[in-house]
Amino acid sequence: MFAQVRERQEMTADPETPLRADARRNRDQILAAAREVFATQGPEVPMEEIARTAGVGIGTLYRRFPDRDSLIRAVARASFAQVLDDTRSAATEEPTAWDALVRLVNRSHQLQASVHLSLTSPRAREVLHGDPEIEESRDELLAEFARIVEAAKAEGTMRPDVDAGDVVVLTAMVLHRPPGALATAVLAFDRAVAIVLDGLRARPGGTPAGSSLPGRPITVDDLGASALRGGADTAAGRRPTR
Amino acid sequence: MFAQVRERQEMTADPETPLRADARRNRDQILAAAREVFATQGPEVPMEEIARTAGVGIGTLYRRFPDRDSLIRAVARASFAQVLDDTRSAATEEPTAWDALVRLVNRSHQLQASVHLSLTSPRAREVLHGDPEIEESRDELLAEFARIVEAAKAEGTMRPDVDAGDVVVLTAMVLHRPPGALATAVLAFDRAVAIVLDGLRARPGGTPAGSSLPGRPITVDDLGASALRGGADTAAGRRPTR
DNA sequence: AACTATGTGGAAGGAAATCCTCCGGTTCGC
DNA sequence: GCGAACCGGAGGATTTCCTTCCACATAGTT
Repeated sequence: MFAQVRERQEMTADPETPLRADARRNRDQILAAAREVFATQGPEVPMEEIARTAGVGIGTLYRRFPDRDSLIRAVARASFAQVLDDTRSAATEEPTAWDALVRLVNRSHQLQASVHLSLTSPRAREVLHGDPEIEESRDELLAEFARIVEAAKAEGTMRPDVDAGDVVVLTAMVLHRPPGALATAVLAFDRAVAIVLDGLRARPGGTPAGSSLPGRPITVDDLGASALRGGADTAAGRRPTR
Repeated sequence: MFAQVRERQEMTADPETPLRADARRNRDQILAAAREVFATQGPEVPMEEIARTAGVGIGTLYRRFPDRDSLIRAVARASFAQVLDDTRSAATEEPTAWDALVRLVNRSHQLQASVHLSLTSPRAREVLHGDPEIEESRDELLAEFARIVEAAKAEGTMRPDVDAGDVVVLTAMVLHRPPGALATAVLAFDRAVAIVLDGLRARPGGTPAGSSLPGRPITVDDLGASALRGGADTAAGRRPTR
């Protein structure tokens, strides 16, 4: 099902012209490099850096993806599709919904790319907005996510006073991995993720005093209204000249 | 360099030239605007945007702060100083160390600015590195923070298998507030913070199975080595021109 | 009220970073 | 071995951002 999507990914080139072997290889490297660089530095990094990371020349990059938006879209499509895939795998392979969630949050670099692109970067949001393929993947992904969260609550491993939207927000926070790559930093990061997960865990004796959450559980739809669909009003605190 | 000299006149306010009333007001507005804009968009936003947010002209901004670095330093100094103040207030005024921590994490926008500047932005780290006033504030702040964490563990409200560094890392994650300002988003954010805090809370019956943290507790010094002192190796994936 | 030092805004020149095209040379596939 | 497809990167165009400068406005003083 997603193999089809994968194949059609020529984007700009026609499906009828299968790429030469080296071209295809380069294209994949570009996509991988872009995903990586976008995830850590946002979607506005110089094209040259992407090309360098991919080990190709700028010319090649531009031949494959005529402009930045096109590259962003391609990365987002690939990432979303693969995250959806990962999510389904996790859901079916892991013994409990909780384990599935843990696996997703811990392992998915793709997830980092997707979340970063769709949630935290205004530029990317604008570019991605309206792309039917992406919106479909995203909706399915959120639905799948919601299913896992529900299951985790039902099996008693996740606290009952949250909803999928809460988990998505937390995931977005948690995936904002800092650039440094020192051993200590990595460890600190992993520990932080574990602590956050503990915050989502169900308490044996019910919710203890003092730790009740404000408001009501955030659903996926709540999120959709504000963040995921390209909200037009991100301009907070902007004021006309005076 | 000479910017520092120049700046000391303006910064510490009092020396031989007391600013005119309106000038002082504008200066404060600039600082506030810069703090806000830096916190949400990082320290590389166009100077013009800072000026616009502050409601002043670019000329005014440059007269007060001869260059960007000077402004960054001023913001960092002010933020650190105030966070230190807030932290001490919280520590003494709140009944428990846990309450103090909660108050800090929830209320301190200054904290957001400080953390963002000192932890997540390479540019800012470089600029701030070596400034004695900032380093002193920062060290005291971390020490105070460590004290609160120790107290919270001692009073039994915080899980015993973490250390202050863990809490700092979590705080940095949590303060990465997304730009959108819709009601739902704000609520979602507050809930997420509460959930993270719950992750730090001590469990009544000890640590349940499956939620033990990897590695060992991260101390403030661990952090210092990697992130807080201006590490020379922030250039991950940066390479001279081939 | 008038005077002056101090402060203000923003237009504009200049520097830097980035985009993207274009073409001589290389590699693939047959 | 040959043609078509592909590659890399130099370089001109363009955008973005920094910073200076000065005519006008305002605070504080006599």
